[in-house]
Amino acid sequence: MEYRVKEVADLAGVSVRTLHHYHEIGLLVPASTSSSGYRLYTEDNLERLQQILFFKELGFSLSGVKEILEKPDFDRKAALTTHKELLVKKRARLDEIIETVEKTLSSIEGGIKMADKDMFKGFDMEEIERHQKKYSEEAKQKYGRKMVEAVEEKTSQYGIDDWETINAMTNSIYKKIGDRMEHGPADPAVQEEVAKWRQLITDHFYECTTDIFRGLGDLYVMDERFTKNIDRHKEGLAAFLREAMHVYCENHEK
Amino acid sequence: MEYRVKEVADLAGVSVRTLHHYHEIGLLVPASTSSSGYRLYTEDNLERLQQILFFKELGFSLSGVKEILEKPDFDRKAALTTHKELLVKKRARLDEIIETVEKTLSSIEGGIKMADKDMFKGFDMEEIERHQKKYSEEAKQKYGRKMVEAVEEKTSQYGIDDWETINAMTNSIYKKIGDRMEHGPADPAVQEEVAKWRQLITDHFYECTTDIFRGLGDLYVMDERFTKNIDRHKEGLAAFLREAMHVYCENHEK
DNA sequence: GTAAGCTATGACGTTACGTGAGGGTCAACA
DNA sequence: TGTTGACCCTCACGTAACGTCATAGCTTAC
Repeated sequence: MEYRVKEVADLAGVSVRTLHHYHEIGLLVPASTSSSGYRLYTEDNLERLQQILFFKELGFSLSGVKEILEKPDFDRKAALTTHKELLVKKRARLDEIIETVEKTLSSIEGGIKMADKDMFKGFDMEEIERHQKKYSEEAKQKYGRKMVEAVEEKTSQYGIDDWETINAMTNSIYKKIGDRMEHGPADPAVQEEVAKWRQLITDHFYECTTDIFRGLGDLYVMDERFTKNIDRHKEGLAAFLREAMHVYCENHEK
Repeated sequence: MEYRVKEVADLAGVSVRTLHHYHEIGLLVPASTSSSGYRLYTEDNLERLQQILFFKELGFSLSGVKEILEKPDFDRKAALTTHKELLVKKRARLDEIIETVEKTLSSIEGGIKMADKDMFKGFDMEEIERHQKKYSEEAKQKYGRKMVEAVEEKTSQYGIDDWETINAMTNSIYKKIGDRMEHGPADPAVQEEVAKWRQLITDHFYECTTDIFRGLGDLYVMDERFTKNIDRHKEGLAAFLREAMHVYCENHEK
């Protein structure tokens, strides 16, 4: 019994073009050809295709598959062994990447800038290190040294659930403040939320002195990454929040 | 402060060509150009490059990265969310593939053909199903119905350690028999190992009647996948084993 | 005999760069 | 001042694994 391209394609779940391609590169040559030039595949061809798809699915390149199928089991074993190590590494990296994505998501939602360290997890650290250092110093000037270090230390422990809790609280505070913007930054309800905000930072990130808190307020206006994010809740919220935080600091310094 | 291509490349750990490419496609356009046509990058360019590498590392295509960087945080979030799902699926598939590779390795070592089911874990089952059925029927004719089903059921429970134990035992038996080939298939020491072999099959795969055992011996000679594998231990072992198994069956049938 | 559905062979498109080729630029060193 | 050597530029083709037409012949059922 012989099969033509489309039949084989449907049987194996690949495209006709793929079979043409495999023929072109000599990976799967049909057993015979009809008088009119049609490719005719046999059961043996199907079996080989099966094998090809198997190794391909394991992530081997077509040339790799070709080699493997040409060589005895002994070489297959070596190929599979080294390949397995590759796969395991790949998975480890995937795990880190997924974690990073999750944190990035959380940080976007909460308007909290993720620690630089996390931003580069899974990257080629050696190559990137020099720039990283520079960036780090810049951050230190802007945000204050204590903050960066403390955040790095604390947040490294957090899991997804922690981030989600923090986000929920942050969002709640932003919303309440946004809803009372017309009452001005000194509004008691606003000031109450601002106090909660400072507490949240102290609890989850670093000890937030009034000096730092004031600087943080400035940051919300000066750094567009923050501004954009905060203003997503309500237009002008970042600027308003900054005023409210300054008012708060005035009242809480002895 | 401005940087030239090589500096940026070294800083970020990418190739000069990559920067050229990013320029070509408008993903990272240097802030200015020197009189002699040199690309001049600024700190801002570096920061953007950082972002590009970040999203690229998360598996986005360059056009995807471009979109993300052009749109506000809101879209970033959506993109990341759907992307995360992709990554999780990818990891799940990787897990299955790794498992399959491990089993394939074990089966190669032991010369034991892995259950078809495992061979196709992680594949596009629907597309492949029809052929699979055909293959399965063929197998049933050859190996006997009971055997296929029993193997499928039992081996599905095995972990890596189990396979390794089985392999170790198999190898030991093959080696001992191989070492006594010159004494002929009826040699008592050979027959002792053959008995162990039958016991191993009964213990780990299916109840191995003398009929099946004899058929299995034939299979070792008729199916080159087995022949090749067994002869790797010693040239002609497959054929010798078949004889020894037949002798054994003669003596153990009432 | 004709239309639907399949087949064939080009051949260019895609992604993210790698890898020269051929030829200017810049800074230091003799 | 000339000359290295390290760096820069712009083509432009190569890679992997096919996708996607375009153009044209084959098969088969009605």
